[in-house]
Amino acid sequence: MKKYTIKDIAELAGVSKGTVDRVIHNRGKVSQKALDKVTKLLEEIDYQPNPIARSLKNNKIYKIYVVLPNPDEDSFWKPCVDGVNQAIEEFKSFLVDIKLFYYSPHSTKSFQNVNNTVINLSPDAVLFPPIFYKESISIANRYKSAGIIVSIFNNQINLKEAVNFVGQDLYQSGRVAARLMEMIVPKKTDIVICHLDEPFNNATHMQKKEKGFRDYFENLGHFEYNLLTFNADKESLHKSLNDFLNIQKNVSGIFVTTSKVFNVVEVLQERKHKNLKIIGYDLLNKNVSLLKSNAISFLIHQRSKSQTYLGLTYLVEHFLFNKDIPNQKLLPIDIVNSENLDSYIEN
Amino acid sequence: MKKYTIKDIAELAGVSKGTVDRVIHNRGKVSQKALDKVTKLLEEIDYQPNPIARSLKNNKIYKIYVVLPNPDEDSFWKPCVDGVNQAIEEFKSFLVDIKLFYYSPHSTKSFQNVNNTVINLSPDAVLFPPIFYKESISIANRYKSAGIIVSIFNNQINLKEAVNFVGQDLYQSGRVAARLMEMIVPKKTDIVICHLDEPFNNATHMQKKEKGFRDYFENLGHFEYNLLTFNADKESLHKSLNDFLNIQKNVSGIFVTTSKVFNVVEVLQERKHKNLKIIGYDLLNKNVSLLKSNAISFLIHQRSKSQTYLGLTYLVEHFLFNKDIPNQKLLPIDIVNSENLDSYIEN
DNA sequence: AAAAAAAGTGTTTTCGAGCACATTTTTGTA
DNA sequence: TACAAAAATGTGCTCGAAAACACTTTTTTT
Repeated sequence: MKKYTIKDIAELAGVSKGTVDRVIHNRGKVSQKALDKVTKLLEEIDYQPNPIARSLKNNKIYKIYVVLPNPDEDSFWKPCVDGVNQAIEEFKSFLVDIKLFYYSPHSTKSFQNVNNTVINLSPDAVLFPPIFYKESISIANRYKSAGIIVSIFNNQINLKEAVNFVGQDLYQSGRVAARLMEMIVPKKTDIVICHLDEPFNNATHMQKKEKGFRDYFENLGHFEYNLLTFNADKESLHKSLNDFLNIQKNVSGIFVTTSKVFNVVEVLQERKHKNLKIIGYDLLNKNVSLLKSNAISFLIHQRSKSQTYLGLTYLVEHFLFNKDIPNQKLLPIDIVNSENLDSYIEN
Repeated sequence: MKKYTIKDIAELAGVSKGTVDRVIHNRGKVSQKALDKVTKLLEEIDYQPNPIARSLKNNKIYKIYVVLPNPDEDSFWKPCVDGVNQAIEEFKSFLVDIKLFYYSPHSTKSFQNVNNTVINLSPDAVLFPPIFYKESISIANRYKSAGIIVSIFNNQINLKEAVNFVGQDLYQSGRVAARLMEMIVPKKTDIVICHLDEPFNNATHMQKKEKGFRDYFENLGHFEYNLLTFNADKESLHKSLNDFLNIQKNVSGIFVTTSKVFNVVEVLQERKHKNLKIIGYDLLNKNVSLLKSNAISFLIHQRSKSQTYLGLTYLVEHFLFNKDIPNQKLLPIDIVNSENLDSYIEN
């Protein structure tokens, strides 16, 4: 189980460690003879430089800055903050400087301002969820030009500047919801796909989920269910959902494509609807209590906390130990009910 | 964001780094005056020794050996091997030596023999699932006496010698299965709890799951379902399950408490049973294809791969970077259906 | 053939912690 | 006051990789 060092290889090759070092980093000034001998040895031994020694020598404080929507304005982002704080705690004694920056999720201007602040602090890497499509592409370009590594999470957009994306397959999560819904609602009924629009949010999110949901039922081949789409924004929801359900009398289940599923349930509870099965997203506090009381049947967990934690871990280990960063990491699509809920909240 | 070093603290305190070092490791030979000054500084600054420098100086190859049932004899353990191999790959360039040892899951003697081999190789830590209760306690004692760190996973037993347990809350996983079953089978029917005994296996495993399953239905308060228990071993299963189902005509669902759920389904498929809902454990290949074809409704995933990977990660980071090892890590209880299956297999 | 340039090789220092060893200061006792 | 013993403090080396620097050998130019 011997681990070879540069010194070992130098001795075996009959050269100095300076020469071995030149070969490893191919910076020339090495005779063909020495080059061949050392290269051969490196391959035979499968030499791996000691990442700890390398890191010590390097001795640089890497700045990794995270740009997030303010969790006070949209509580969806709270777990992401937890993930960042977990990473800060875990790596506090290492030579990394992880910091958080907030902007207002309702303002592209605020997003741009905060990113301007961050770019001027010249970090080594930034991590952010590209919720504003155009603005994210533009800022990612500027980061890249400034030699700053860009890593994204949560929103999967085609951003060639990003080294890494951590998130979930939204199409597939729609299919997961569909399979669950199929199992818990009776046949020959209506199922509603409910989009709660937030004016600034990336609508492709919800579209991918709807596509997955619909595809699942279409692939079944038989048409036992009637799928309806319902759109509303936060303000109009109360009235329009009531109107909608007053007309649609055969609804057995509602699939809400966002984390704001609790808003829908609140309307339903006034109506004293029984036996309407609800499936939605994310373990927000309000959703969690509705899940516990069985007002929601299933929540799909997007592991927001893990997303930021993992994204940061990739960056830190890349800087400290030269580890490769995977291009994409799609996290499992967790199905949460009232009984396995706690096992996710603790993690 | 400055990171202080021993040298910095020595200069600030007006002493040499030798003195600071003596304070940090309280090995005495320091005057009260110097002690006070340095201690105060250390606290003010919240000094954290650079784990990378510490690790480099340490320069010891840590031997971490994993003792597993042979996966060729019980494929349940295959993912555990994958988890070990993933850890080996991830840490291969660090100063750790992770090795795997197999024994026959049908023989306590073989378990003891392999552990004797391992203890003679004097590793720094061992990781194993304590599937044989008495023998595990005895060997854990001997490891502890030999100064070898013991870490366990999968089987939660009261083993004070172990620094860490990684696994799942089996009682709660039974409850999860119960909640799922409740949602997919009609009321006023019979639900079967099916134990597939393997002669040597720790039966408490299955009992905890049954307890959770039964408790869930009892806590409901009303008795809409009739719970039956069915026991069989691999040999007798075919005949006895057929006999059982010939008598019990009102069965709507079967909860199989082990990963051998495919054995049950194979029997059912001969009978052309329609609409019998099956819930079982673990993503074995045979279970996976039955889940895909909807012959199984849900599988509960015990994250066996993550269990060994995590257990090893804790040990490695403890040895290399002095990180604390948590006493217990209970992994989430994953609900798997045909649609989120792939997202777990890839991870 | 001598001098200059280029190519090749080896040596030394650095990073921070940790510890053995060397040196200085203080204390206790004759 | 002398002076050894004990206590306190400081110095210097190590770990492995990396790279600057110093040195030697070969090649090219005049």
